[in-house]
Amino acid sequence: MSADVAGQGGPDEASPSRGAAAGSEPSIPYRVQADARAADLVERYKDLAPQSETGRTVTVAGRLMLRREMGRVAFGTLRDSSGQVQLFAGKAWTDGFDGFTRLSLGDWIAASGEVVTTKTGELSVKVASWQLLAEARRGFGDKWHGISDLDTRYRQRYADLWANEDSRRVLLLRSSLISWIRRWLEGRGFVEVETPVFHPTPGGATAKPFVTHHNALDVDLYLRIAPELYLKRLVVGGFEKVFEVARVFRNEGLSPRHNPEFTMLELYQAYADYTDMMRLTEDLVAGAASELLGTTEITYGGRSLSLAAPWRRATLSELVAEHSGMTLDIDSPISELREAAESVGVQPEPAWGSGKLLLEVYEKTTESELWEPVFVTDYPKEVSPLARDHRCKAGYVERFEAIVAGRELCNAFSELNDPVEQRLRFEAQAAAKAAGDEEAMSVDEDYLRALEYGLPPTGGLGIGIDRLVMLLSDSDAIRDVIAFPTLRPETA
RNA sequence: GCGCCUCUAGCUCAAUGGCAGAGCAACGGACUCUUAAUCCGCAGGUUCUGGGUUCGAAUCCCAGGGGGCGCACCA
Repeated sequence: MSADVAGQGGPDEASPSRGAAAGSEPSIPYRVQADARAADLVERYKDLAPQSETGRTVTVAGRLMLRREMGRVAFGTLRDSSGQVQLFAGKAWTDGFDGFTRLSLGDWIAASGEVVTTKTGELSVKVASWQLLAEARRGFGDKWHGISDLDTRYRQRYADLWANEDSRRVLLLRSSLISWIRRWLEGRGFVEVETPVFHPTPGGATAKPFVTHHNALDVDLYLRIAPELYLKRLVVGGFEKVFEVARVFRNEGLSPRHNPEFTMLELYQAYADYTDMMRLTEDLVAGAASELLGTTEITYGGRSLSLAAPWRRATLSELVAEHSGMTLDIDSPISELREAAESVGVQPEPAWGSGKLLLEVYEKTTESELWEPVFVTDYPKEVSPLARDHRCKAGYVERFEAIVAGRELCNAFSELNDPVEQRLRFEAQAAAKAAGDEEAMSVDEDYLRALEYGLPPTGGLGIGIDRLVMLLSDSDAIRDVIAFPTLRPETA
């Protein structure tokens, strides 16, 4: 057992092993047969009177969080993934008592003994025997403040997750959310699929891709910026309801709301249009909140917010009028749109048409002001190369974004399924790209070929999972909802 | 990419131009019911790095590095 205890370092300094020579710790077992979890014990015996003995012997395993020595007795706080339980050791009844008192905070141990309560009534495992499972050669920081340095927290997430309850809570919520979404969609007949991460032609969104190279094929490949075009190929192939939880990659700046790799839920439903997608979106988000938080009434950044369906629907032009006082639409004279853009601080580029100008005014004046969930509908065709023409409003497409707490949560449309029209849209994008727009799309000939086989009327939806987790967990940084966020590599 | 802020012991933080400190952790010791146990003792520093100003720099200036925030881009 751990006889001599050396110093214990911290996140920035490891101590040498306190036990055997490096690479060999013969007393450390290969497996542990724990038969109780901390929280279960505390829950099961919460009504026990002080100084009770249950006669039940258990083995618990976890990390030693705190230790209180009193001479010939010692108390420890053991934490496992369920919670915490007190260990009560004494020279009179604990094998290896001296070693127990020399354990470091953070050491993994297994402890066996009777479940009892102490004089003060705290439920404890009265340790008859214990085993060291792993030394903590680095400490987890101040036992009260833990680790709060943001750099350390994100770079050494293993330590942050152990030290900070909130960090664990958020990642557990993320896991529960994705799991729930899968079950919910499968319950509605959706099929989960996987599509390529390597794309010969990046598409499905306007964003700068990462480029990599395949040696054997000697071709450049792009890490996907969206799974959209492949999912719609699957609809062509007969998958009427598909979804993918897709990690996507965009070569853009980092910010509290942007990580270069992030997760999107995309789904496509044949025979549906964007109004179906609105109903699905509000049901999904409100349902997730009810299931995971027990309510649709949430607090984000100190402000209350209701996710209950149905959500407000309003056109982009209506919302711009509400928030900027300017009555603008796609048919407004272009000079008027350009003036409007300039008046709100946008510097229009010569190539921008009225659709782009209108969108810029919206983003500058309106989007961040929208707090309660709202479906912003009817986007300009110019800025929506994959969405189908609006059934009755020229120049617009059947597209919406859901804005919640001032941020885009999802993007959806009635999918453009006419290969001739799609080619025209791609060509306009390719022209913009040739003119210097690094984020514009290319012509994807294979996708056009797929459309030529026939894509039925289809509704499509993309939801930013990271954003949704942020919303549900009241996190203000995307880094908090990603286990290992992208950081500048450490320099030696 | 640009601007602003920030970096002190393993951790959390003081010291604002005049001897680098505290609490916790660690280390030595006391203690048979503690709850961030308590008490006694001991130790711990390239004040992010490199220049400069000054009799004297953690503190002021310049450059670089890490991080945060804002802008831009986007989801």
